[in-house]
Amino acid sequence: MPYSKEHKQQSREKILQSASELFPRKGYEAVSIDELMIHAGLTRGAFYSHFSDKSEIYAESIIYTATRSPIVLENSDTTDISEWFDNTIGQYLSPSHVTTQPSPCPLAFLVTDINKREKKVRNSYTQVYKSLLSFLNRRFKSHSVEIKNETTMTISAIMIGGVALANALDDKKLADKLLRSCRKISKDLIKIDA
Amino acid sequence: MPYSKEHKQQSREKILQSASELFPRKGYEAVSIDELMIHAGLTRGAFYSHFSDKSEIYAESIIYTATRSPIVLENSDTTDISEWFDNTIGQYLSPSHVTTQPSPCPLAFLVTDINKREKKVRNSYTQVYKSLLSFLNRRFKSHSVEIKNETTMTISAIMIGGVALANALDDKKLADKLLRSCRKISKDLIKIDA
DNA sequence: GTCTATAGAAAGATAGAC
DNA sequence: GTCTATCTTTCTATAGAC
Repeated sequence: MPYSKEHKQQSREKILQSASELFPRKGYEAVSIDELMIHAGLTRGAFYSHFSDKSEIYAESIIYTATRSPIVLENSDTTDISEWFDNTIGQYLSPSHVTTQPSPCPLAFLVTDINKREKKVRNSYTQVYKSLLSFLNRRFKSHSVEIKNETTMTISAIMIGGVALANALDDKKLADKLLRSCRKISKDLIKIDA
Repeated sequence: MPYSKEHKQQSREKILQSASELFPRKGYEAVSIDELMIHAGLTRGAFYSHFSDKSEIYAESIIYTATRSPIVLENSDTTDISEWFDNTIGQYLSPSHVTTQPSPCPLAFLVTDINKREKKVRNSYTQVYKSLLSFLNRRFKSHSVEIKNETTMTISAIMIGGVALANALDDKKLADKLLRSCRKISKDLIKIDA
């Protein structure tokens, strides 16, 4: 058996990793399977041994990328809500997430692309969004922050809208100012007087 | 002279109108010049007498659509800020804008597409976004609402993020709840106790 | 499982007739 | 200015060798 199960699993992982680096910044259409596979260190033909078609890797990569998000993985045991905010929502709404993060958040970077895709894709996206909401609510609770669900949902819109907008704008100063404003007002909404 | 200047202007307008109905909902790549022109009542070949290439109609249509936005055109002479809110930001953050408006706002519907396009396109988008900011600030001022620029910018992120997200989600109930939350918190941020 | 080669479809842009 | 016809490129997906 020239190819072990582990070998196949490794190839699959490489393709998902490649997808998480290409799709969010370039979008669905602009990433060809050729580019995706070369970036993964393989060739076109091998793709279909792992995924049935392009929309499948897209849907799976959305979950793969979100699961490995630095914000969700943040796990300092701080009880200081202000510090927690800076490490998570504050990092999300930062210029470095917008411009240099190699696998930025698909919720923000793909938000207007999702609607055009297969049901499977929209489902993955919605699932990831729901995870974000429950992640936020869980952390608010664990930091004893009393917050209405309305506020949590609006904060999610600020995060995703702020990052998506900052990425679209042609004016770096304005984009940074927007991100700063979103950080400030989100923090106010959580009622931190930091 | 078989074709008058007026005739050419009318054709140009038809193409822009077609673009404003197709691009926001389908995105740049999914609208072919063929579809765009047929929708305008013309044929492919005629396109290039009006625009140099596809990116040009895209850039121009973003400004065309935004200029004709029902929110910017709203012109009731109400001095009631709550009423004004409902007619503008409230309408923007409504399910009907997300699902049935024939030419929805390009700021929200194209936000993650812009980054991939030519400089000209990003420039049009940024210009329209700046217009939104000054529109909001002007109306706040004329309604004697004291508001920090930070808050205005965050409200713009809530509007664009809320609508874009609602359009992406697979779950209509959740999308409507998100929009409701964004309306509520935006109104709170403007400090209306309606 | 991974490779190269290729079939088949779609779309941007141009040419030339009217 | 608008039309039809076409060139050219790009890409998804499959076939078949190793």
